[in-house]
Amino acid sequence: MTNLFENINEQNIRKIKRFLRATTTTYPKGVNILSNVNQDDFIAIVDLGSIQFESTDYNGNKSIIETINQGGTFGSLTFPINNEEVSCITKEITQITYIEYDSITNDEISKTDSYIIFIKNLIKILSDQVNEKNNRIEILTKKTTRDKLLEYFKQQVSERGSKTFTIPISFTELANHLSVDRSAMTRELSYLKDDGIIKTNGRKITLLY
Amino acid sequence: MTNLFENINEQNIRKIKRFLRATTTTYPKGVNILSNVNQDDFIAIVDLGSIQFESTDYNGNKSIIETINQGGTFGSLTFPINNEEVSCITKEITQITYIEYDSITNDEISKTDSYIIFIKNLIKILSDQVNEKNNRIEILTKKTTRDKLLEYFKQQVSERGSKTFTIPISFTELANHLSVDRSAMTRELSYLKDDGIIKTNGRKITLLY
DNA sequence: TGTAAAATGTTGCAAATGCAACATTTGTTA
DNA sequence: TAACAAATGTTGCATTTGCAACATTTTACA
Repeated sequence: MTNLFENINEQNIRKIKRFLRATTTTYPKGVNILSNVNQDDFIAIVDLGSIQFESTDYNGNKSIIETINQGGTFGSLTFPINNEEVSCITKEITQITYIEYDSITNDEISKTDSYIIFIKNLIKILSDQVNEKNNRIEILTKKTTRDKLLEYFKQQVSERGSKTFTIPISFTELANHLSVDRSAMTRELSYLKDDGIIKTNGRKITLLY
Repeated sequence: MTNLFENINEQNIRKIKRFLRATTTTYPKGVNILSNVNQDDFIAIVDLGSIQFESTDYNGNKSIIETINQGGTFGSLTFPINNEEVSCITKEITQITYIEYDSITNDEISKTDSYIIFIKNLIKILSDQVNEKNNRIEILTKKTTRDKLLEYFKQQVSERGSKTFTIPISFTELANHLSVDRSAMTRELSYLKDDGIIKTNGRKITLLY
């Protein structure tokens, strides 16, 4: 994952942050950080801790949209922040830096050293986000739980370069990622084992084809 | 939709394109443009015509991933171009301009007038793409066809600002967008009408709640 | 404008899946 | 480390859905 200030030295980071009118806030665990965000477009960086975007259905169903860990980025440009159904909860003590979107392209900053690197990092981060969403969509468009699992496994194999890998999340979270019922997913996993398509040991999975 | 060269005059567009080592190709209808794309990262702009990304399953099922019309943008940074399962077919005579990703942040171009505007347009395009994908994911994570339809309708209402709207695609394409069986979707639409939740007239739909 | 292609509407049926309701194991933290 | 919370595994059952196979209407274009 690319960090917004990757390959920029501390001095230039400070300079860029000043031009970008960056502000840093620290939140305790379990609060909704979206409740007091202002209306201007912004990009936010999770300096420390982690957060979780959640949405609540009209019939009260909660679903986890996305988890963002330390170093991760989110923003009003890429997410409907002002949606009553969406909340963003800190999972632990979390420090977040906000930068104003409009200041990204002001004249002052464009003359700053490392500005091009900063822009390139930002473009990389946004591109990576599109790619991640494409992967998720590729999974979600599969019709059956089996095909969703196999697509997820295929992506893991392609990322790790090995047919044996340990899934980086719990099965409960995986079911959420695939948007299927957890117990139905467990059932399908045993069918896959019965059919000799996968082998499992806890969260370690081996594709056998 | 933002155009990559929005708010930049013709002269500066030519200058930027030169620095970006832009090349333009025209394709006849019905060809796969991904078959002869080179390996470097690029961003492509559809100057004229339209294209359609398609993927083919291991069991031969075709699905339409995305349609890009005139003015639209795509690129290797945000899409797995070198995937044997994915093809990109021209739907009509289509002209495409390719720009090299690495040249976006070279030193020459950063001194060009309108460079900041170009960068801002690019960031806007990428952000919009993330937003679109978020919307699609929001739909696809719904468990039932009914909830997928209602989420799609909600997005349309929110975009158009009216509870009556005409869907911009065919019902066949809509079923694809929701990743549900077309006939099952038609069935669910009549249930929604029976239940007094929507009213339809061809592709014109009115939400009644 | 005639004809082929695409879109739309309908229905029976088998298969997949969500849901509920558990038991059991693992992990967390006061 | 005891107690509680979270994760995992299992199964019956009702519901939803994909799929196939049509008929009919609309659209595209030669």
